[in-house]
Amino acid sequence: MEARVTQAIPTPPWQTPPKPPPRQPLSQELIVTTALRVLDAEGLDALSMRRVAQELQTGPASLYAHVANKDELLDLVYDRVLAEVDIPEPDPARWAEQVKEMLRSLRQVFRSHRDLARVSLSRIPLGTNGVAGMERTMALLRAGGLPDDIAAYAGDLVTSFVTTETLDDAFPGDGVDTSAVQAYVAQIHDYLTSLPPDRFPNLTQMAGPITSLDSERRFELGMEIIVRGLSTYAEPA
Amino acid sequence: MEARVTQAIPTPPWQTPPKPPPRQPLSQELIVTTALRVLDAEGLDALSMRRVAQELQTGPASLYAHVANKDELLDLVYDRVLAEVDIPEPDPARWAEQVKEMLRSLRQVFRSHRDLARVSLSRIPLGTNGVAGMERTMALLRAGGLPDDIAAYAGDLVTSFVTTETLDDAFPGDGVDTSAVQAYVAQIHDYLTSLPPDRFPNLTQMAGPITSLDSERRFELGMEIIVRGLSTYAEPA
DNA sequence: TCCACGCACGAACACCGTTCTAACAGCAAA
DNA sequence: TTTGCTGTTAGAACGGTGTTCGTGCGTGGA
Repeated sequence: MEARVTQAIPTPPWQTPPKPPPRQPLSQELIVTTALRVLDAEGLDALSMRRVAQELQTGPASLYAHVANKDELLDLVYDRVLAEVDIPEPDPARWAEQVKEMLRSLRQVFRSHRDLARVSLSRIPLGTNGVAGMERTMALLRAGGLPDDIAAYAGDLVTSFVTTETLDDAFPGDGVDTSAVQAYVAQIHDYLTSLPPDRFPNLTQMAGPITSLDSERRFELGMEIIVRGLSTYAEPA
Repeated sequence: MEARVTQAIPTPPWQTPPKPPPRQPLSQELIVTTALRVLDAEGLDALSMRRVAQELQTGPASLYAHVANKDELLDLVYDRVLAEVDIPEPDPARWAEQVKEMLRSLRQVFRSHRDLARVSLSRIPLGTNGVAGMERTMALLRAGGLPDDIAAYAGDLVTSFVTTETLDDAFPGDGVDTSAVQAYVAQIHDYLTSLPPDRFPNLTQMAGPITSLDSERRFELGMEIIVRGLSTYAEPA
């Protein structure tokens, strides 16, 4: 018994200290996974190289052996998440609805990872999952009879749409103060109605419609507008 | 003559030193103007409170007497610039073309101030010029027969469109390396064509259309798609 | 066995936004 | 004219950031 107790006191300096705990060795995989976990839990502003390193119980310099810089890390995180997007197998009869299904899936992925829309901004998804998604997207858009140049641009247009429309959407489950948002919207509404009606006839009249659209209906409406616009370019099969 | 020379040597310490050079006193106006100048010349990444203070030959702390924080400063810069946007007086007969004119003007303003699109991201323009522009925008959209709720959302949709479409547009006159951009696009083109055609039939076939659209035509095409989509919601006057 | 190479990582660099604090200016009241 | 106050100025500092440097260690190959 007594002998066992001595194991708990610090090893004397003349002995070689015990190995550090056999942690999982660093790898790009592990770093990306950790970064994504931090992003989900604490958002983009909290996602620093130091924070990721801390989570892995190491220093920030250690990450740079596996990742060129923060920008590349975000590229990897973004591509990792793109695997979750669901893009339907084209069925020309249901083209418009399928495009919407794809966009809804993209939106849901963006919303389920905090601040992911911000990450995706001005980032061209050229990772494995990115190009795979692009391939399926092109297949889907072309199935509706869109000419190649229109389909090529439409891919960018719709993903940009989802990104901007998701930008300030709050994390759904997370403790985001929805009443604070409502108060802010109400404040804008009051401000608009308080403007002098002679100089701002439209804003004062439209204060209601401007402030009443919730994120869900904005998204559905935006999709419908874009899909209608796109379908005017469809050529008969 | 000799007496004049003594004016150039340092004043002795027992005299009260001459007034500091009668610099223009700080003001919010001046700070915003300076920040915009720095933004235009060096971009958003170089725009720090320290940089603005340096430009005004003072310390960063001095700015906080006139501006709450950097975010508010950017709000003010954004609103300042919005004054340059040209929104036509509604003429229902030319509705579609007028909407495009407005968007082209907005795009030109975004492109003529470096990184302004980035500044405008997730910023609701509620300054003086912002609401004035919103009023005119609503007038224009409604003139095309859009119902109020559609017009209200359409305002957001089109400005978001211009923002994202301008995001990575380089400063036109500035020394941005256009050949580097062309090389990057060519690299993407080569990459797409190098993909295995059996697994990526669409991307390999569409490598051309995907990489050939320049910013100008992208913008015109995107506008046309959205305007066509919007016009399906127009009600007869 | 020895060496070399890649990874780990503490320390440091040059920034950032913001706040604390003290000195100072202009100005209203006495 | 003097006093006292209020709001501006600004140096220094705090706590953070991304990234690099240099050192050391552990392990696989010669």
